[in-house]
Amino acid sequence: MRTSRFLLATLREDPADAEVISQRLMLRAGLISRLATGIYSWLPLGLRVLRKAERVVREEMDRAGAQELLMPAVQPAELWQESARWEKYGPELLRFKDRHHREFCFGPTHEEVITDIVRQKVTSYRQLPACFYQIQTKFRDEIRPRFGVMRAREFLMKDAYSFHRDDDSLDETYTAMYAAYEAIFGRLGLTFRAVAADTGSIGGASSHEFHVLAESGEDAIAYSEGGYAANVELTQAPPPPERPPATASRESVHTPGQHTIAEVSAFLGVPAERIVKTLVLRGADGGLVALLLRGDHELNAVKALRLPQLAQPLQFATPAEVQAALGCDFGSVGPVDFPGPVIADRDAAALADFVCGANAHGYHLTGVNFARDLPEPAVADIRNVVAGEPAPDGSGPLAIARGIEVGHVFKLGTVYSEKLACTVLDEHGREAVMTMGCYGIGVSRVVAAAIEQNHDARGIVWPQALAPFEVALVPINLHKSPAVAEATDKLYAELTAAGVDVLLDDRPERPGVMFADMDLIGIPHRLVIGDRGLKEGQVEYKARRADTAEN
RNA sequence: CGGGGUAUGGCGCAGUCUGGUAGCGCGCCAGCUUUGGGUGCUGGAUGUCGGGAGUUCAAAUCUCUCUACCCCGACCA
Repeated sequence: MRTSRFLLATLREDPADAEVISQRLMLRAGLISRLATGIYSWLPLGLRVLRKAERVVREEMDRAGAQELLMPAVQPAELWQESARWEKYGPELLRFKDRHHREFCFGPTHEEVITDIVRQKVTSYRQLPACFYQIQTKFRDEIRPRFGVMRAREFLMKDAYSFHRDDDSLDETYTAMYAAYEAIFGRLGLTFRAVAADTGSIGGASSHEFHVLAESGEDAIAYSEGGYAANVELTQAPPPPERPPATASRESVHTPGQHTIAEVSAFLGVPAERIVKTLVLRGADGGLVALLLRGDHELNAVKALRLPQLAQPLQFATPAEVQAALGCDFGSVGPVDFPGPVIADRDAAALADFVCGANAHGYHLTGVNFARDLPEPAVADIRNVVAGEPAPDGSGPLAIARGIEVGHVFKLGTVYSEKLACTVLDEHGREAVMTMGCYGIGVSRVVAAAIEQNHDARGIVWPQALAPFEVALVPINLHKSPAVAEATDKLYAELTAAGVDVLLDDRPERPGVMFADMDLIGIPHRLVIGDRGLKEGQVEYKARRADTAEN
């Protein structure tokens, strides 16, 4: 490919409104173009990268025995009503009506459609196990799309679904998919980690997430040297110490202007771990519920969601509601005389002589004790583990890393096959419900994640497998030096004939411009052809990652 | 949805407070120059100042309203 015949839409300046490095570089390098919030076009350069990611995914899925098919993006409501997800999925499901007022949705995932196909076409246990996959555009009407294609509303996903007559067979395919995922992310040159995960809204027995490790990741994962690895969302906190006896008496202290734990801690000279943080959420019955955490701990929303007392999605009370119920703002809220259920994290429940808000503007209580000053609270593990705490399986202290979820494998069981009556006849001629697994990879997200992990001050540094072009040819004075033109044409022809993806920069630009662009778009290898080197029979080679060039 | 912010040529911004009919840098086009890390000079094109309504002799600027986008909180590949 020649740059004179290829849309290089690079920007000299950083685009405003781009927060994360991958988004900034994807826009600046001209990989994508924003059409609406969370909706992007893939420009020719970006599409080449996306296709390379697809290719690796496709090859490994095929190798693992999955069969590719392609399902529609638009799906009828009836199918979703059959699985009960038409009601359950919520506003993230983009719904619309056709001209006959029939209801449809734009598929956010394809369990229903594949199950419908399999229940029609697969009739005998002899046809099992079977695994199908597609690489296709999904739409999820995210509340807050962000970070470019990282959390887009429309995105490219590889989704696979496997069907089995029993759990052993499912385990086998699950293991094969897990291995295929390791192969895929390995081939793509990503540093990743597979972790045990919450089964979330899709439901099912067990699941693992594949995370690309990056500072900008939206997930926190906990792991130990001994091999523990799980999303922080579901990592159990270690058992709390025993509660010491109460020694202090309860006092009300004026704490004007002290709202945050840090402020109160500094003001009273009490460490954060002896202060109780009170979060006010909406209860399942519409009232308010107090959640207590140690000042140095954070609420774990996934764990809290399991509390039956809370409203289902988690809703924090508004300042106005708190003001109406307690007569103070968030900074002075506390559990003593709280008008509703009080649920304490296990570590908060283990405190004695603690500090908490007084439910009076500008006041805190010190020397507070459960049982004596307020009823014993309900107790649950509702906090995030912190680095250094022991892993739940005793495999050593935990470290916490941030990750971008690029893949997810699920053992679904019979959640969908039962609802949609997806059965085969077994060897005894009896109907048997199939067991299912599903396996997703965010293909467009992989591209962004790869940039998060592979970039420098000059731009993207593509891993070989994802690079839009493998080699950049940069001729100096191409249009004035016949010798350069001849050598360049020859090299271009030979590399192309050898099957190498070459980008020849034949624009009448200055060298600096060409170097800057080739660096920005991250071509892994660069050859510079100039009169200077040709006199010695040499061209210059430089790897994108290298600091210096060689002849 | 709630909270905060922005909207001026392809991109990045100034001008808005204090109304007087739009400017800078980059990019783009032409010419010359230069040519191993975003060359220099000259000339040129591109704006219904997000939409609508209003106030005014006069609105990018003031008022109302709508829309889009960005950032912060509850979801997921």
